[in-house]
Amino acid sequence: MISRLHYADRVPEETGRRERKKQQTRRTLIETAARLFAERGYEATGVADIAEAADVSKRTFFLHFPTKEDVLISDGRARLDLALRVIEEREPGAPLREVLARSLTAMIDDTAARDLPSGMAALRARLIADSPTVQARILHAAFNAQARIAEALREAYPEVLDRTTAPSIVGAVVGAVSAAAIASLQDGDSAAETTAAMRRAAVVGLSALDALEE
Amino acid sequence: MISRLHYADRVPEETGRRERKKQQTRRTLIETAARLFAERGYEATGVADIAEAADVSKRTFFLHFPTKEDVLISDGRARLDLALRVIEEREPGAPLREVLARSLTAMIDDTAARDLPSGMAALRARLIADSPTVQARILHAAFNAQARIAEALREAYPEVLDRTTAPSIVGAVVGAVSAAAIASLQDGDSAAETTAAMRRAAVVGLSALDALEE
DNA sequence: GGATATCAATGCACCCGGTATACTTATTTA
DNA sequence: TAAATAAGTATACCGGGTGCATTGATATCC
Repeated sequence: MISRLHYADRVPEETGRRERKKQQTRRTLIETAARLFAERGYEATGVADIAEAADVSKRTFFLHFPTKEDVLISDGRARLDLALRVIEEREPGAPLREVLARSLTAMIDDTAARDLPSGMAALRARLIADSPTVQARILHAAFNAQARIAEALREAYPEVLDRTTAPSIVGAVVGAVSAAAIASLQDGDSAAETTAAMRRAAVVGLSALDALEE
Repeated sequence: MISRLHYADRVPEETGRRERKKQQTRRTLIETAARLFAERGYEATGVADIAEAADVSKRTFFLHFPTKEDVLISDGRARLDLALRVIEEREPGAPLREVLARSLTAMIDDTAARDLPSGMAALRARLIADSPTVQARILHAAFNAQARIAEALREAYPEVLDRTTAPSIVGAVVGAVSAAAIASLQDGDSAAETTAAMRRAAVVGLSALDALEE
């Protein structure tokens, strides 16, 4: 009991100076990269340039991000965790459709609240439009996240979803929302318009669930 | 007139020796690459190795394929054209759902019919499973195809689909099918099982259309 | 509080995918 | 047969990404 309390006490300050500095360099790299990409374009900005501008070595860049593209996707994991938590913390007996809808809403809201206003989504959209490499990497990340969500859902609803229907359902939903979002962003829509398009697409995607209820 | 006849005469053999040799080199590169990938794995096979084994220069490889991954995706365009043709040649008044279903079926059938006997499907499955790069590239190709199909559908059904609902519908359908396909392949399913999973996913994806009919 | 272990960051040499350029053929056309 | 075209070549280069040995700040332990 005591050790539990002790552990809980430590949680808030669990970041030492070392960890804080690490996060600082990480943030600096992300911000610097975003700025340079916006100024000169993605292809025209080298990792060496980013490292130089952030005043670290090129090697350090790759200590924080496995590839050049990943510096753009850094917040993806947080969004995935959000979705997974919604699934995990569902009320017992909550219907699949409702849980999936809530999970999706959480991600859309987070995007609307954080990415769109910060201009990060718009930047990402620009980069997606003119760099196939970025496009491929983002798609790949989205796909992996999708697979994780599918797995979580299948564990939560084993009697309804099997090995391939779970991915197909999630694929339909995520596919609908992300295709709509990218189309909207590439058309130069405002953040509000894009959010609206995502919500509409969510409805479309969710109706894929009708195939299971007959 | 004479020159026209002359030209027409040549049409049957409209592929000169030059063009034939070019196609030959291309085929050799594809086969050599597939063989080496199968033998040593994707990452362990360099473009230089492929060129060497095919007895051409490395530069020649890139004359035929824009990237290393593209040597695996060379037939993707044909499949897309198939889907687009189904949409274009629809009977006037044919319902959206039916056209989309047929288009999808055409692609699934083509995959089952061509990739299966060539053994290309199995190889690709292995490579998708263990190379993120390949995975990303294939996803990317699929996404672009998806966008083209969405655009074609929107032109065919302008009163039902707008700028963002078209991508969301197609995204749902393609998302469902490709997620199911990859999940199945990564589970080591047989080609027949994978095809079946794709067909089931197609039903799931298509029911996203219910959102439009109310 | 000082020795010691840890770990972020570094510098450097190196590999591989992809490109620019200037060149050498083989094939096509006139 | 000569000129034009286009596939293929050799070479040098760029940029992303890794292996490795090292340094120096922070954390841990006695």
